[in-house]
Amino acid sequence: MNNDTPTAGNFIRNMIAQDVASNKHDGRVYTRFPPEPNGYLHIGHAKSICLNFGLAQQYNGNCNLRFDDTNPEKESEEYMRSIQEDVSWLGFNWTELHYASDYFEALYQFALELIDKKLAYVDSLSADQMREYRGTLTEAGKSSPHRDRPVAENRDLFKRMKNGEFADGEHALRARIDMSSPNLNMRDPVLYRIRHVEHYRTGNKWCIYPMYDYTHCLSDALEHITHSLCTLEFEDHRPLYDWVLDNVSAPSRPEQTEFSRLNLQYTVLSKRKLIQLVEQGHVSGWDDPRMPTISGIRRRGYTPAAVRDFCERIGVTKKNSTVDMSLLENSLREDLNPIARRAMAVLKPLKLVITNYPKDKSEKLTARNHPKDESFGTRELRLTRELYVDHDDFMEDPPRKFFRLGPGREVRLRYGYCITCNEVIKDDAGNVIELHCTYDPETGGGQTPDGRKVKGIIHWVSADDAVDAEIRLYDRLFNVENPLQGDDYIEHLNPESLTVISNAKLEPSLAEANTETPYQFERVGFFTPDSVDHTSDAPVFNRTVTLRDSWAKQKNR
RNA sequence: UGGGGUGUGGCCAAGUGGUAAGGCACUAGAUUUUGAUUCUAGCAUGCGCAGGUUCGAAUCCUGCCACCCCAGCCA
Repeated sequence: MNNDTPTAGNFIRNMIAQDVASNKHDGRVYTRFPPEPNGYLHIGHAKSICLNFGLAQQYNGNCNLRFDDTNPEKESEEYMRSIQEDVSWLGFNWTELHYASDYFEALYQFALELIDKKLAYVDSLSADQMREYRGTLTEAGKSSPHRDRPVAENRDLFKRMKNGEFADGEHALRARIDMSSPNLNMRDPVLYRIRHVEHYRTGNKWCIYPMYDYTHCLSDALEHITHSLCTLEFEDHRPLYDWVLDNVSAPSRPEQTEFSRLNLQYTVLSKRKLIQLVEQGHVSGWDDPRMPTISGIRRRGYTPAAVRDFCERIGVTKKNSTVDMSLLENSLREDLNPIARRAMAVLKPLKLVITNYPKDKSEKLTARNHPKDESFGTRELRLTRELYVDHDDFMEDPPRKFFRLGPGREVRLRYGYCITCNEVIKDDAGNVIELHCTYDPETGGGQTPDGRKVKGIIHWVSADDAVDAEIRLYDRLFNVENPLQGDDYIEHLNPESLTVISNAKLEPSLAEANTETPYQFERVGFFTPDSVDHTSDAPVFNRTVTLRDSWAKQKNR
């Protein structure tokens, strides 16, 4: 892993620095990233991944990838595979790969220990009853009639739960803590529930499954994790995390610290909602380039370095915040700009004829593949009488500051001559379908013989050798900053989040583009060949991100 | 009205008693065969509010206010 982004302090880094300095946990730093394999990872997870793996790297420690697979009803092999792929793509290597399901036997033994210490009991209340007994935010709960079952009975019942003698929901193992605690998590939380469901890894070996609060802390302890980082909503669970570790003969003593999860403008970052977008067909899948999933942004053309940089820049705090989309895009552009090869592509083709350019003539023009990095080399472009330019680079009645084509206006063809628009050809409906221009042969090589200023430069492709391509223009998935505000976030889906251009014209070199290789289409944006649909015979490019456009800004004022 | 958290510019975010870092965004200008990039300058008399302690407070104390999370046999 590179150190491409300078690291700034944050409260967790500071805490770990202190822990290392004071030799807490023997000076070790061991973190873990513990996803539940019940969905694809998104950019919010990237924050946690970068934090956990990054901290381990910084302090020469370790970081495990652990699947928190204690709820077989929602988990699957597919999710598990995608998660590993995404973490790797981000550039991180886990020290050890674990599954909470590997600890089921150990967890069971710890549960027996709690029972023996009279700190856990089998309850036979129904889920509804249990809710009633729990009390409310302002009223204490009351004890279950089974709270004082003898140890032997608890042991027997628990074993029989494990042996499959009871139906789902008939019994549950509960911690015996405090039914009047102001923290609801401490009102005798359920430790085990009965679920006769096949687990994707343990099959039908178990029909009792441990709950998150019980599993997580012990898994951390079993792996000798030192710093267990999680999101804010688990803050109330920390007393329980500690309670379990304090009351069982755990092999080590990890510590939980919470930070705020990432929120991003114009999108949603919750697995539940993302799964809904996929299942209801609002997007083409988890890897739809509009999705904030790791696989989605990867397909869109985001780079791991850009995501890492973004995660470093947003910082880590305990404050709920919503990050500006522009911050993510800035990290992306900053990474792409120096590495993207330049090329010309016309998204909305408008035929342009250079009337004083001979029909059978053509010239080879040398173009740089990168304006600042000569190692990218050069390529040759063929200039011919008939070209395609972008419709957006022409206005019939342009304002003063429109430095592009218009009747009588002169612009420079990128890497070529200056041309002046003399005639605008329209179809019967009045649409502009062709421009007739003349070129000034004295203006090659960026010169103008009389020193006149030609401010506008436009991109073009030769009509003779242009390659047809499909271009997918992506925009924000939702058209409001916070889609969750209001009754139904689905209503805020942006109907224009995807615009498919089927007749774009590319310079020939682009047909050979490789998947996941970023390009900059000059003056337009960064584009990446689609990893699924692109072929050299039928190129398909995804717009990764636009270029900054100060003209568009000015125009809108 | 119980408990747990959080409040620093439009958005993030440093700062931990010595007189408000940085990034993004924005604004102005320079360079430019991408209206891109790059560069330069500007951008909080004030850190949720009100008091108090102190020579000195975003940092300490007191009281308020706002927002977020918690009543799954989900994680």
